[in-house]
Amino acid sequence: MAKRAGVLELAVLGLLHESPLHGYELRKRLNALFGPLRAFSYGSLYPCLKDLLGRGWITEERPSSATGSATALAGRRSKIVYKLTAEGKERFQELLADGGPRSWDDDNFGVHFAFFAQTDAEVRLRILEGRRSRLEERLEGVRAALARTRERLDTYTLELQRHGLESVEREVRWLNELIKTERQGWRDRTLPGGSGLQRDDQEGAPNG
Amino acid sequence: MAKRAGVLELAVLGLLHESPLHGYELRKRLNALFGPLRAFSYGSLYPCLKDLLGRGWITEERPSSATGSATALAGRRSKIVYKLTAEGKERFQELLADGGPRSWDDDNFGVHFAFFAQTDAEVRLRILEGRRSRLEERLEGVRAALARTRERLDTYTLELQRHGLESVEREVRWLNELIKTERQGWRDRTLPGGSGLQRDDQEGAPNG
DNA sequence: GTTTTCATGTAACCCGTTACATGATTCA
DNA sequence: TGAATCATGTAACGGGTTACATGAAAAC
Repeated sequence: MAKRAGVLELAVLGLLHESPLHGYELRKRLNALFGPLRAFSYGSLYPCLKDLLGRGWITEERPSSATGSATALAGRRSKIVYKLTAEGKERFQELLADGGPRSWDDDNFGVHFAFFAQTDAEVRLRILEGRRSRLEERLEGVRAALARTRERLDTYTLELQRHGLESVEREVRWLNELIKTERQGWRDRTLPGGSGLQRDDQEGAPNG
Repeated sequence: MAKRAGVLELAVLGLLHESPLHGYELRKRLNALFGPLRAFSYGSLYPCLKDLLGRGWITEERPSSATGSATALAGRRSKIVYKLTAEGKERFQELLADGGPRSWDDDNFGVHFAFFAQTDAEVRLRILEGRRSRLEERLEGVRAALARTRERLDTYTLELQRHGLESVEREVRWLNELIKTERQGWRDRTLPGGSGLQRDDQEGAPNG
């Protein structure tokens, strides 16, 4: 029926990994999480849920079938609550680590990054570095093209190029910082007496 | 057959507005121009050209049909050179000015901006301001969502939000500068003795 | 009691990509 | 002579969006 290997699948799996949710709420969180990057619509969300259900990555719980009669927790309509299965969790980790081709695309990277708290440190580093080198390639290409064609460009086109370049350069610097921090965290953990001083006090409150 | 009201149509029309080109070269310029933003493939370019041809926005010139036998200007294979027609020019201006719905999308805005040199000053200003207010809406939404959910966000998610916000804020500042410059240019031109001194020499980074 | 918000869903379309197929021309 | 580049093109798919249809609960 559908391949559904897109960004949305990963995003849904990731959100359900944190807690069970129904579609409407799911979409709100999706758009809160990826607000500046992109937005998803119901037209893609519901079919995606259906698909994930068919594959066994998630289960649905309709109020009438399981709860019987008491509508204690569901005040509203027939909210359908989706929950990640064990297989779904596996799939989630798989998607996080692998990413497939074009894993360093803007969208893909954003979604991966959003779930870094659930990602292995190794994979995090690989993704950050992959993204960075992809951006650096882009920079080189753009710079070369710019050098070749600078003369025949008007003010606006030039300004667009300049702003574009600057944006990418800025993201590279951001990545550099992140990578440094990430490596720092590694070193702390790898050292004989390392007690994770650098990054675990804030992060996700692992166990206290 | 196809609607082809997308970004590509405008981009092709815009490049052909400057000079006639054949497909291969066209694609190279396209990707040089929108390098940091996006890339186009032949799989979309050639069908697009075919479509534009069918509508009469452009004409094609195949070496055998017009040039007869002499391959003087075309050293290579049967390069097909496309040229904008009068109707094509009209359509181009129409697309530039109107933009249709979702005219302030990232992609759409980028392409419009790239052809600002061919755009009326009024339209330029409208597009810049439209883009800005769209971004400001986005900022508000994200900030609100962030305020609501800050507590349950992990370090990475928070960092993603922060970086996203900062990027958008940065673009707003950029737009502010452009709008200011644009208005300045207007004033110069509208004033009795205005000689367009302000904007055609350098424009980039007047003082900071 | 009507409007708003919550909630689920589908069909048609959109704009583009991937992968493939083909062949001429230049360069080593 | 064979590889790289230039050059044109098509079929199948992809991952979404828009617009629509429906209906229950809450707020006014």
